[in-house]
Amino acid sequence: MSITAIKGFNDILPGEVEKWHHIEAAARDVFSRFGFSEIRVPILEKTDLFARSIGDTTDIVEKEMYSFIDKGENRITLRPEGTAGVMRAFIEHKLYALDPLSKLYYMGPMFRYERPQKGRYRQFHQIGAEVTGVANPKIDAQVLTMLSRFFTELELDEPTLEINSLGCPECRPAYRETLKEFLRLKLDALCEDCCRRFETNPLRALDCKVEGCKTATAGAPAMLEHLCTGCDTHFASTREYLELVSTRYRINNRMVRGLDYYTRTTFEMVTGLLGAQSAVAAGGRYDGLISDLGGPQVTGIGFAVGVERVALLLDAAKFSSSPDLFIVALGEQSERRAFSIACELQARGVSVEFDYDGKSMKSQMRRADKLSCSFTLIIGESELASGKAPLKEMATGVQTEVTLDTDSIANHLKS
RNA sequence: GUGGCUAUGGUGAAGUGGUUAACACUUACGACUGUGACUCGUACAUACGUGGGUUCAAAUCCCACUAGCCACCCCA
Repeated sequence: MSITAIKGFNDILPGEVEKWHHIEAAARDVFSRFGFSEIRVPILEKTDLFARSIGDTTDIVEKEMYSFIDKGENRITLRPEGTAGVMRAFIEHKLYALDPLSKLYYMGPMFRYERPQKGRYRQFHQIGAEVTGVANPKIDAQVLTMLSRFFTELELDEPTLEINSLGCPECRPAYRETLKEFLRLKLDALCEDCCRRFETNPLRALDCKVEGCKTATAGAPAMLEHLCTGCDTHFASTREYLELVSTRYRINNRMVRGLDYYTRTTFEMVTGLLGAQSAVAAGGRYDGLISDLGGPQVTGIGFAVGVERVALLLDAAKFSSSPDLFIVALGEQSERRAFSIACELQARGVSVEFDYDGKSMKSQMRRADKLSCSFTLIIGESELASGKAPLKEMATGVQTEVTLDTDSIANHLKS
């Protein structure tokens, strides 16, 4: 067996990439309409950045990071998500000094050492967007609307938006205790994992898929009912703005987050079409993150879209493109002529194919058909002599005589 | 890290102990010597993931390993 790719690392082959181009183009198009600029940050960062931002005790940091020591004995990590790096850059370059309000987006590979399964890979790709410096819930609603817009531009109506509020350092600790009080009485009904997480992350029990846990937590107190006044009005206002522009959403008061930095608004775009992986995009507000990382006291909100997961929802067949013209050439002189005509047409924006190996006319026609070329131009001895050649429209079989110069060929292709 | 399933050519796949590994697609060439798509013909696995074992005989049974997939955990 020859060398294969690393487990969980995939090649994106021709036929599949077109889908990716489409997704990326839709993101660029939509995000820029909402005033976002692209930012490109490194794939490797110091390990501490992720440990501090994502949270020391999260699964990502505890067991999923690709971390190693480089030759200078620096502890570095292949980024498991995008927000930390973007915020590091925001702080490092003091972008806030220029304008505390920034709207940034990024796209690229992320790495997590997990067992691969459907819609989950060790190298995967995210398209993300981050806003800093706006505390007003208008931005929550706008970011959510932009995310919804992105999916509708892709003609995907399946993923639905779910939102929740996780409160803030003011109200979450109290709620956490209230919830623990409730769960304490149900401990024997909860699954092993939930019991284990009782101290570290009791909120997770609300999102557990085990039947016993679902029934046991059915009447559990909800975060939404324990928000402080500030968080409560923030959430209400977010909803109001969403409704103002008819952005469809559903409240899911059991949604929790795997990263520590989230506060207040959190959300996911969920689908039932991807097996165990229901989230195709997720995000939330992170009001404390930037200052935690040594930056100024500015708020943030953002999301990340799982590109593989979106790609899984899209039909690959729809995005292939085919050449405008195939030039069939018979004989050496014709081949030379075909070569230069092709080159000239390519220079003016026409996509042209021709045969490289002096194959038979039948072979060349077959190839033209296989590549779904719109037109075929046939050049042989007599065409060279007369300066005119048949141009065949493949779909209809209709053939017209054209003069053998790029202008007239190009003109005929347009019609 | 744990569990389940699977492993035959470029692809999808038949074949569950016995001489030539079915079929379809793809690819190449040809029938139509200068016109594709339809049709027809021809060609294409030093042999069945790897290593061992059982047997007179294994792609077919057993064991181990590896890989892939799906699921748990967690997440995009």
